Amino acid sequence: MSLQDKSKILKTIYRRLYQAFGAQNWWPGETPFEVIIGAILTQNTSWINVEKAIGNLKKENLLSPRALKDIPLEKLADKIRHSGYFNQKAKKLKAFIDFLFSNYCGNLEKMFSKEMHLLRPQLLEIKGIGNETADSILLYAADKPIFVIDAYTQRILFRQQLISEKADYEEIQQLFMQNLPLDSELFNEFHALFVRLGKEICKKRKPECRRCPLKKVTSYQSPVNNEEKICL
DNA sequence: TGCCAGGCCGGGT
DNA sequence: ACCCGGCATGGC
Repeated sequence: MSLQDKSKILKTIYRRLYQAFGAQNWWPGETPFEVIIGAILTQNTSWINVEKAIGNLKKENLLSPRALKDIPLEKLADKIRHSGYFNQKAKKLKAFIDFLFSNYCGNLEKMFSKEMHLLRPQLLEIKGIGNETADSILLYAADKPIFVIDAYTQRILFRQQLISEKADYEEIQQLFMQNLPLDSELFNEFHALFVRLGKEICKKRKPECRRCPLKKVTSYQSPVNNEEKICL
């Protein structure tokens, strides 16, 4: 499959998803700081639970770098109980806050002014921040043009036979970033649409769905065999 | 009831 | 370089 083909397929997928679901208006958070907190709290956790945890923090005016720096770990863990893994996540939030203060004086704007390819490895050094969380922060909080890969995206691409089952994060990310314009608005919407599709119908145990908007992505030949693309 | 959710880490091969 | 258990709440 040529580069041209990949680019075309990705754009077709995007168009189909957008036509099916429309703009998703991500990230569901009011401020960049809230986006970052949400990105950490939503790790392997449904968003509805994260909303409750963030609601707690907001209610007690804890949604600021300063406030999270000052609150004791145990108290913080209790506030975010609803998001699951609360002991771990409290440590993760603290780790990020410590990083923010020791490197950027607790100032998000200062952190965001750092070039994407330099900031990313810094974020990855923080215990509790991996590829997806780092990229979510870069894209949805800092508005940098980087593509976020999550379990839904991987599952959908695999079922479309665009990647192998064990393609790693970097490889999947490159598929998007080498075949699409580096546009943060496009990446923002695209990833949100993958999540939307995943939530709607791409359940692990229901690969046979019949109303998937990607069902018609058949305008190319599979690199593996000549079968037409299957739905999810 | 069991399985899943917008992962990540650390220890074991 | 992989592979796996642990982390924890809430919804279907």
